[in-house]
Amino acid sequence: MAEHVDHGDSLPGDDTLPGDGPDRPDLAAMVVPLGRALMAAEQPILAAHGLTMWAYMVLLHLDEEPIRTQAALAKAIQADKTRIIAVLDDLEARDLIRRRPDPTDRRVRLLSVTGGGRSVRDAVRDAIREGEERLLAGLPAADREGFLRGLRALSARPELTLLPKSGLD
Amino acid sequence: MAEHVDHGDSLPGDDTLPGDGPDRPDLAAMVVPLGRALMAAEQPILAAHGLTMWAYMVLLHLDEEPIRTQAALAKAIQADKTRIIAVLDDLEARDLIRRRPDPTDRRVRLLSVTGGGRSVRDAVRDAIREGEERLLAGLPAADREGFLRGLRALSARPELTLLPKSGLD
DNA sequence: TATTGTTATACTCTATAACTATA
DNA sequence: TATAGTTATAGAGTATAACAATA
Repeated sequence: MAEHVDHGDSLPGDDTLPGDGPDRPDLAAMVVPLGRALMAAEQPILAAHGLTMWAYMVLLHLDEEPIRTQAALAKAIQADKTRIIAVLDDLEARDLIRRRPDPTDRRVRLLSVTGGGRSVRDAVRDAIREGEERLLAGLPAADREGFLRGLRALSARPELTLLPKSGLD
Repeated sequence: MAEHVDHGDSLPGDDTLPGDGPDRPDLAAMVVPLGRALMAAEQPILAAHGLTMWAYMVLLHLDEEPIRTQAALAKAIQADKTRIIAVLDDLEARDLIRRRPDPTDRRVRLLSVTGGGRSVRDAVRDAIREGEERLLAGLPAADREGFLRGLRALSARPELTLLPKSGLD
C-alpha cells in the first residue's frame, strides 16, 4: 500500500527533465508558491511608482472598457466592493482616476482613468513585462511557449475541479 | 497582477496563437488565481480524508527523509514554526504522526509518520494526482509537457526577481 | 547564554453587517 | 422597497514577542 517514490533518475534543471511523471509535486504545491514569488517580485516595481497591487489592477481594468459602477469594477478584478474604496480614494486624490456621479442616476459613480493614470499604468506594465521576459528567457523556447499556453488555458477556467463526478472539466 | 484572461482567443490545438505576446496578462495575474483555484479544488479531497492543507503538507514532507526538528519541517514547507504546532497536535492525536523527545537532546521532538499517516497521505495524493491528470488532459500534449516543465523550472527558483539590477528607489 | 518548542499577542487581509443617499 | 456607495465591525490567517525547558 505504501507507495515509494523513486529519486535520482533526473536532475532538476536538466533539459531532459520530464514535466509529468509519478514523482512530480502537486500542481498547487508549485503554482501557489510561484504566484507568491511573482507577486512579491512585482512589489518593488509597483512601489517605485507608488502603486499597490490593487491600485494597479484598477488602473489596468479601467480603460479596457468604460466601467459604470464600482461594484462592477470590483467584480471584474475579483475583489469585494468594499475592498477597492480606499484604493479609489487614493487614486482619485492623486489624479490618476476620476470619479463623478452619474447625472442620470446619482447613486452611481462613473470611473475613468486620467492621462497621468495611463502613463503610470503603462510604465508599470512595461517594467513588469520586461522583467517577466527576462525570467522566461531562462526557459527553453519550447517550454516557454507551452508554459504560457498552458497557463493561459488553465487560468481561463473559472472554476476547475479535481473531482471526477459532476464537473465537466 | 490583474487583468482578465480573454477566454475565446486561446483554443487548444491552435498552434498559430502564441502564449506570449504583447496582449498576454501579467504572469502573476494568471498564476495567482490559478493557484487559488487549484487549492480550492483540493479542499474537497482533503476534507474527505479529514486533512487540512497544512496537515497534508506535513504528511507529504515527513517521510521523504527523516526530519529532526519541528523548525526544520516548518522551514521545509515554508511555514512559520508556530504555524504547524496545532497541525502536529492534531495529527499526533489521530495517530497519523508520532512525536517523541530526542533522547540525545530532549529539546527536540523527533517526528515520524505512522502507517495510518502514510495510507491517508497516499489516498489523498492519488486522488489529487488523478484529478490533476484529468485537468491536464484538456491541454494539447505539447503544451501540457511545456507547462509542467516550465512550472517546475520556475517554481524551483527560490528567489526570482523582475528587476534587472539591484537598484530600487 | 543559546536553542527547541510552546503560548500569547498583535498585525494584516478580507468579508459581513450596518448606515446614507438616491431611486 | 431596492440599489450604489460608504463606513464600522468581526473574522481568518499569519507573524512577532514572550515564556518554559533543556543544553
